[in-house]
Amino acid sequence: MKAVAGIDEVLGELNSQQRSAASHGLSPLLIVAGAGTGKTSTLTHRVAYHIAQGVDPGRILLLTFTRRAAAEMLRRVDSILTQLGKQDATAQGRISSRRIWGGTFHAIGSRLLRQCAKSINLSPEFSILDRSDAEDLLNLARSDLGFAKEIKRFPLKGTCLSIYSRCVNSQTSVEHVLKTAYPWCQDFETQLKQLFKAYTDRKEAQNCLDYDDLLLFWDAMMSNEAAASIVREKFDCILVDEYQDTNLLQSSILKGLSPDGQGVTVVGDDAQSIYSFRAATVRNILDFPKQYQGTTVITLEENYRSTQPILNATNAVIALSSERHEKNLWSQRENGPPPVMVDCYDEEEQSHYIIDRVLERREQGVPLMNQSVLFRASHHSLELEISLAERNIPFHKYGGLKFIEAAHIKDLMAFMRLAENPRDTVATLRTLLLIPGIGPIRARKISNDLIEADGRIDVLEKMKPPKAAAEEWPAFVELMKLLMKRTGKKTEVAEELHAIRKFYAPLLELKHDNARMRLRDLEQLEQIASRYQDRNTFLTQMTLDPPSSTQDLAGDPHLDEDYLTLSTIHSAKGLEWDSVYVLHAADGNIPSDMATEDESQIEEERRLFYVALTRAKQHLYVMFPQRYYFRRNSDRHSFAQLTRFLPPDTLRHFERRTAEGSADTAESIDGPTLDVRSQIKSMWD
DNA sequence: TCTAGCGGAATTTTT
DNA sequence: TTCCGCTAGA
Repeated sequence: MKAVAGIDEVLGELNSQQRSAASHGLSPLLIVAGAGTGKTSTLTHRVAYHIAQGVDPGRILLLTFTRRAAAEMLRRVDSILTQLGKQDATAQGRISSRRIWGGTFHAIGSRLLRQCAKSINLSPEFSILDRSDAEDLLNLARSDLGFAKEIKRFPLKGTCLSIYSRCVNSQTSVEHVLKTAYPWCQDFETQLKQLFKAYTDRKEAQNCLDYDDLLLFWDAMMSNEAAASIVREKFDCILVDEYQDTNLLQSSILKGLSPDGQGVTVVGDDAQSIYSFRAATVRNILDFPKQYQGTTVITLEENYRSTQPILNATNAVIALSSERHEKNLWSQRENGPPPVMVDCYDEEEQSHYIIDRVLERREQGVPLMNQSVLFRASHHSLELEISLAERNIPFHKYGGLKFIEAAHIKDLMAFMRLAENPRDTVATLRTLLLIPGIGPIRARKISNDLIEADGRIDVLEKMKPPKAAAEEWPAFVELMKLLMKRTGKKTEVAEELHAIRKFYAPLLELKHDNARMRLRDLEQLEQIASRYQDRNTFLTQMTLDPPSSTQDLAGDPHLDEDYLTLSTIHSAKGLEWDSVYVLHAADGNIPSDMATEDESQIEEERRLFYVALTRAKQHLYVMFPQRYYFRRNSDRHSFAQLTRFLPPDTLRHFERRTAEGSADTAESIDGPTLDVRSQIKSMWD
């Protein structure tokens, strides 16, 4: 057995700044950590340090941005604790880090709210609405208020929810949000306020919380003295990762958790803030020392991730940011190939070039696991995905449309939600509308009857179904009876899902033509459900921490298999790979043409590009396809323009290559070229 | 009261 | 190209 190390020995693995951060006392601490400076390592050592100092792990709160990040950190805390001899390496011994409260703000919020619900007059069995559920509910309210029939077109449900969400998360008025972010909706201020009020009432009546409510109620709980002291009592140390991407509501929650900042550590990098669309504000991290008296600030500047040539390039990219970031990252790893900017003939050649390099690198001993392809928007990788499939290269895709958001999965979950909470109108309507012969009007009536009867199932039994629904109805009633009768068996959740699937499968085949694939998805969902013993936990988990990649659903058998990572830049935050390929470095994609309206949006896109580039340790490729076709298999195309974030002076830090087979390309892009989108639009002139 | 079909609009990033 | 909302016919 390995000798037990002391805490000093363990901290000895860190450099001096990291060490002083990790072993800092309990006064408020801000760690400003540039990309690749060992932020995660510092944070995990700090957690271990607290435990070594005698802090009870169950009294440590670790707030991260994704569940993936939380799991990774807890795993690393575990291994440090094992070194320290604080626990056995056996599974049973791993109790220390298990007891740490780790997760996203939303997940922790949900957990605390369920525990302390009574104190703020909330029923602890609340259901959680995901984005599309929230949109649906908002839509119900909207049509009941008659706004759908306005003379001028009322904003779409998705837009309404975005406005609502922004008000909540930035803690500002509807008026202000409309003026600054949604000027074209300003005419509807009165109606929107009315709508948000109705939406809020409905959520209350239905015992549902949306994502924003998890934070809002948590924050409200912290301003209620009695409830707040219960929550405060729970924690001695609070650590927040990626603090640059938190919003005002989240910083207010943090303040509530520890008003004087005792035991608080926040980590972040203002150069990597990329979530302003979610009302995140860099001010949180910049103003932290003002918020908390006696804050110690420690800056980490030595980069352990990338080679110096890559850092030179990424430093040059971020140096052009108008809000100057005073960090200059440096590395002791002087040597390495320069980053490469690749001109490609078109998107297809981009895919081929990447696949060739990926395989080449694998031949050199870099497994697919250590390589990744990054892009701005989820659909940017579609072409590549087809090519990868053709060449039998396994990959996992992160970001973009989640599996759990697919219509057939949502359908299945709706049955469970209805059984769990009959007041959940969105779920009830969704379920009822699946049955042929039942339309919106009858569905609403049934839903109302059900609520009036306090969820008793005999309402359904006594009901006389319309002719068209006569065949399905009895089976449906039987199913609901089964779901509402809890047996408390271990396999209950999976069994319930199985029963739903049996009822739903024929309906699915009627509705969709690609039913086969969808049915497979449902089987996978059943697999996942078998890991849960409690239905509400299952529903909550699937809403707050859905499987992040499609392939995650396949479960364990594939874990040891080597695969390539495809990820949106947003989902790649905090991660690193030996080789990184950045797709579509063309203006219109990076920056996205959805985000070029004002200076601050463009700056955020620049930081996004910076985040993408700084994921690379050894090899960095920036891909630039020069032609975009209007239609598949068509010769009509337009020329793209290289991303504005790589002006000639910055480009000096890159080696410029032309992908094979595109002989005449390098020169042809120097002349004036048109933006892709405006060309496509001009087609209709 | 349901549903199919038509025309117009929008189209990112995530908890 | 897909998605949303409305209308008209069953």
